Amino acid sequence: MQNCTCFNLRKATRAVTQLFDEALKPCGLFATQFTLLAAISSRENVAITELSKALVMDRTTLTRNLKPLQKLGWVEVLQGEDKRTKTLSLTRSGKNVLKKAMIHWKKVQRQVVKTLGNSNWEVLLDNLSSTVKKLNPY
Amino acid sequence: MQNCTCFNLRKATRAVTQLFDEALKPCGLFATQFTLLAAISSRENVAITELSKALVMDRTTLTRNLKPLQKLGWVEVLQGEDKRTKTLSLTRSGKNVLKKAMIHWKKVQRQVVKTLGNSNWEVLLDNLSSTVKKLNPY
DNA sequence: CCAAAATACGTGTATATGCTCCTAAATATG
DNA sequence: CATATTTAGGAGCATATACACGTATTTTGG
Repeated sequence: MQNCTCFNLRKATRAVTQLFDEALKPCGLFATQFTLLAAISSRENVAITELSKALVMDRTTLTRNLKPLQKLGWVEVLQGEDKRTKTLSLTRSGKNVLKKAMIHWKKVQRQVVKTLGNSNWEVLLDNLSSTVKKLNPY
Repeated sequence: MQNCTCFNLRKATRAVTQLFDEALKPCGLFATQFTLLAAISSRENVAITELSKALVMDRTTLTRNLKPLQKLGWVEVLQGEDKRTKTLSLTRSGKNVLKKAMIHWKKVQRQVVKTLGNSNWEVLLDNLSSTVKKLNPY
């Protein structure tokens, strides 16, 4: 099964995630959490389901992943105008953490791009994006 | 952060894993479990740490992922000659499940390759492999 | 306007992932 | 040969992921 698409993706994801987790450790957050902070930052007051669709992530997964960020006081979850929804926004503290994390993220991202080679990296990202587009109906 | 390597990998992995999970559902196993059965099948009596390194997976993660497979009677875990180690092998039942799952795997794998386009897929797999090689010291 | 359908969300359950700390066995070192 | 070090593995803890089922709110259809 050396050529299983799923296996190879998951394996590469493990390797890369460990690198990003390690790089973000000084900021006290995981790669996934950094992603969430950044995603919320660029879409203040987004609803949970809406964000989960953008991230190609199950709604309940997002809800649970938000939990530690709420506990740390980085993300605020409020009832939306539509009372069925909950809207997400960063606290001042959350914005500060994101700002600091961004520095470390840039560093590890640059390192990865350099290690893979710029053109390889570009092709990889293109392929990942198009994979998501083609496989994810939303 | 639209261009974050980690985010894009994880996102694509979620999309692809859901597809493979769905395809393997009739066999009662998840994509990850299929991978483990196949990996053990091709390396009978491999030790836990050795397999974990090959899969670029934390040793403790592998141990835990084996648990449901043991419970279902598909994988046997025995003490190795070196009494520190535990060796892994498929039971008869495990081999049967793998055989059936392989049919479904081939189908979904073909579908993904077709959807992405054969040459895109090949480039993607190459890039994933080389990413792992370059980032994983082992 | 009211009942049915659709939408947004949470909880329970289960697997997936990795770090830290601990124990047991094998190996290296003096 | 005895002890120190290395190696293999487990358990506790925390996050990541998604499905099934249930509840509340909004929208739709008559």
